[in-house]
Amino acid sequence: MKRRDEILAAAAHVFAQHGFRGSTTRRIADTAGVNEITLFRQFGSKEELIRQAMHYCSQFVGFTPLPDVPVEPESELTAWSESFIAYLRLQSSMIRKTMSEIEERPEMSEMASSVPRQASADLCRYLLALKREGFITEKFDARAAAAMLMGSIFADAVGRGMMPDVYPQADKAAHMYTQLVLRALGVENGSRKTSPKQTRRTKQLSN
Amino acid sequence: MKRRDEILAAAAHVFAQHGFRGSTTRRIADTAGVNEITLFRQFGSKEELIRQAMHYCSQFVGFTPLPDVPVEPESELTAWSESFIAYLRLQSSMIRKTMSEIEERPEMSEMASSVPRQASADLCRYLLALKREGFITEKFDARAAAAMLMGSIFADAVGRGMMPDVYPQADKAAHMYTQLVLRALGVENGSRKTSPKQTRRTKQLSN
DNA sequence: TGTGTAAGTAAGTGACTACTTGCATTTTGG
DNA sequence: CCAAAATGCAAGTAGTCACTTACTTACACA
Repeated sequence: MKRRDEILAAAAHVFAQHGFRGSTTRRIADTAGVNEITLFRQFGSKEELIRQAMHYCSQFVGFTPLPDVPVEPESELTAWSESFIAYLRLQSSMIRKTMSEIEERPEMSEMASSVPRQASADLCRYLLALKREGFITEKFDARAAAAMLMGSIFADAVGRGMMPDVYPQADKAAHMYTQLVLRALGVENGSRKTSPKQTRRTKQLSN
Repeated sequence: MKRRDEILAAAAHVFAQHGFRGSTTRRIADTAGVNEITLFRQFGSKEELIRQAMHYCSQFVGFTPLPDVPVEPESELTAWSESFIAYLRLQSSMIRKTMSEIEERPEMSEMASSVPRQASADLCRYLLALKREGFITEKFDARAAAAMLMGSIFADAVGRGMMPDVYPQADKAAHMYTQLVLRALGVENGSRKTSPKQTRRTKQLSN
């Protein structure tokens, strides 16, 4: 089992640097410090090996969760953005390679898209909760706002290496994007403009 | 010369679909409808051919320009965003492939980054002009706001094919992102909050 | 009509690719 | 301690890759 994990980690690393075609079985074997034959005995084919390597990677995903009931929007959302951007930056090479495989290996991209899909759903739910709890009064499109925050973070994570000068200071970027989105939605310093709407959930919690 | 352009267009097309390693000289030759040998006689090597193909593509870039002196921020910036997103969507395959080559062929990514670099500079200048002309009163970080708008558009263009459900309606997306950014900066319906600052440029224009 | 240029055809080179077979060796678990 | 599983080694297969050489054809221009 330990060997297996070492091979999967090596395969993921090689893939992140060289893409599918560039991930030769020889290179993966060398990186893992095993014989090339072992790869085929354990996984059958290069394709299966890399698929399992990507699945192996998806174990280690985990963001700071967004609360069901917002209390301090700016700090809560900033914490989430920070953990999201940290993850994307760590995985930026892998993300770039995966995205460029859409045309030729769509099932791989499909797999990789589950993380941002989930993140988007979480974020949308949180933004709607901001409205429900009275932090937002005006009409807004939650999906557009979520796409905007996630898009900014995504572009920062994958693009900064290529053009560092067009992005704000790295360690403040997530906070700045978060602040801008909150201001666009009219959320200011955590002050509520209306009292929370009574829903089943909030009723239960207020008992 | 016509032949040459046909080959370059074919090379660009194949590269956008298969990346560098997947762009075999055989495939490019077949797509262009020429003999494989012609490629080497004309361009010397596959590497040189693809480099020239990318340079060939960069001829056709052109966005709706942002005015030096803002008059109607929302419509002006929306027009720019629309043209930017239209370009990125058209080139999304090429962009994904180019981005995944950063590690192995950095000079290619370098070349490709000149367009967004220029766009970022233009956008920053326009945002600062909004401040100068009195559309924005509060303090703001132009680079962060520019990165946000461009990032949202970029993520939309390259990510929508993978997960269409997390983005707003395609033909309204650019407008929505633009509106959100303007609201984040406190620009509302084109109304000025202060009178324009007198600069050399505006003095000249007001004569 | 002759000449230069761009293109095609045929054949092949050496390096690399994923993957296989047969056999020896090491590691591991009951 | 011993059997079974995992791993390593040597060699090889069929295919693809970028790229080359040698020769032929089509066409423009003078």
